[in-house]
Amino acid sequence: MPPQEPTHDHGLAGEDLHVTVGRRLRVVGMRYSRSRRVVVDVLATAGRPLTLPEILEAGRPADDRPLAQSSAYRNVGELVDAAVVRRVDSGDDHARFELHESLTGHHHHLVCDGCGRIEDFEVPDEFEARVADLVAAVADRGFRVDAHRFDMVGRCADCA
Amino acid sequence: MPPQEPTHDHGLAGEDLHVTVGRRLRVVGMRYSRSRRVVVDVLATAGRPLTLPEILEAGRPADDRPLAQSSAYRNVGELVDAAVVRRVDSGDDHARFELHESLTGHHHHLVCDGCGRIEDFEVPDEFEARVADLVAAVADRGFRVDAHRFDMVGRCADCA
DNA sequence: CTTCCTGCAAAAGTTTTGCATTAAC
DNA sequence: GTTAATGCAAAACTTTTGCAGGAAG
Repeated sequence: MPPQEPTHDHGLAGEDLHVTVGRRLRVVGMRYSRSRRVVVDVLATAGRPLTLPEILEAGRPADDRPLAQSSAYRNVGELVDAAVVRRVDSGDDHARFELHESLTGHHHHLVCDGCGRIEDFEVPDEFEARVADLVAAVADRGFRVDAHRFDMVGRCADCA
Repeated sequence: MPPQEPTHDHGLAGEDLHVTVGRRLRVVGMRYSRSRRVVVDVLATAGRPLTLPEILEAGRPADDRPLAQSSAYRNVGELVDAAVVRRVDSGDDHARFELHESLTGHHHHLVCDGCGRIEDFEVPDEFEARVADLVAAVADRGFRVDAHRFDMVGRCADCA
């Protein structure tokens, strides 16, 4: 992947993001604490799914105090439950996390087998319409689809 | 998911499978040992992606001696490298493993958020043709696609 | 103020590794 | 016979948890 745009253009920017997240947390009785704000900031800035060690690393200079590891694990888990963060599986060792699609817009992933990096990409509406057809088809089999994942796995430009 | 067909109909059956796997391993200088055979048998019989604990559990009565945990981990890793096994991410805690698509045929997954089970499903050729279009599109961005994943996530009939 | 969240440190899991023995070929 | 694979047990990691002190609302 050539260095792409810093972040999604379908997503909420800067302060709006925090307002939205804050509201969403309040609704479920959670506080928007400093460390949760750091996690959200780090993920928004990265614009791609990060592993927990990456979040910790990126969160260090983001504020005076470093992010405690246990808090990061706890925060990420709670933010996933609150539909602020989404877990993305990378195929390698670590799970990765990104902002929830309700905040960034629906997208898919290019997963590099070489370096493990994941980049976002969007597909034509026409393709999503085909996916909707499939969702209807499996509903007939008794399976209720809540979400779908479509990832392309291969080699990015750097690892080719 | 209603109890579906026991296994893939596009895949190699019984002895053919072992012959093919044995040949594939020999080519890369690996032996087709008892425990590797058990792992392949377990995955072929399950017909759906299994976690490592599930493989160990299923492999126990499969032969006189139980599968050692360290061997199972090593075997699965080596079989992945040899393109006999494929890793599938389930979204929950454990990674899952299934036979490589070159042995079972190309397919996609229905992932149940409730029980974590993954079932296979196949999509129309027409859909795969659309995927091929997308592969071509990202190739223009410098990303070489080797494989794709398309999973539907939701609730199976039992967990609805 | 009250309740939730943090940070530490310990516990619980999971996966990997070293090495003598066993089994493939 | 050679050489790779196994099995055990220990080590290395990752993730979770309990709890006293601190911060959010």
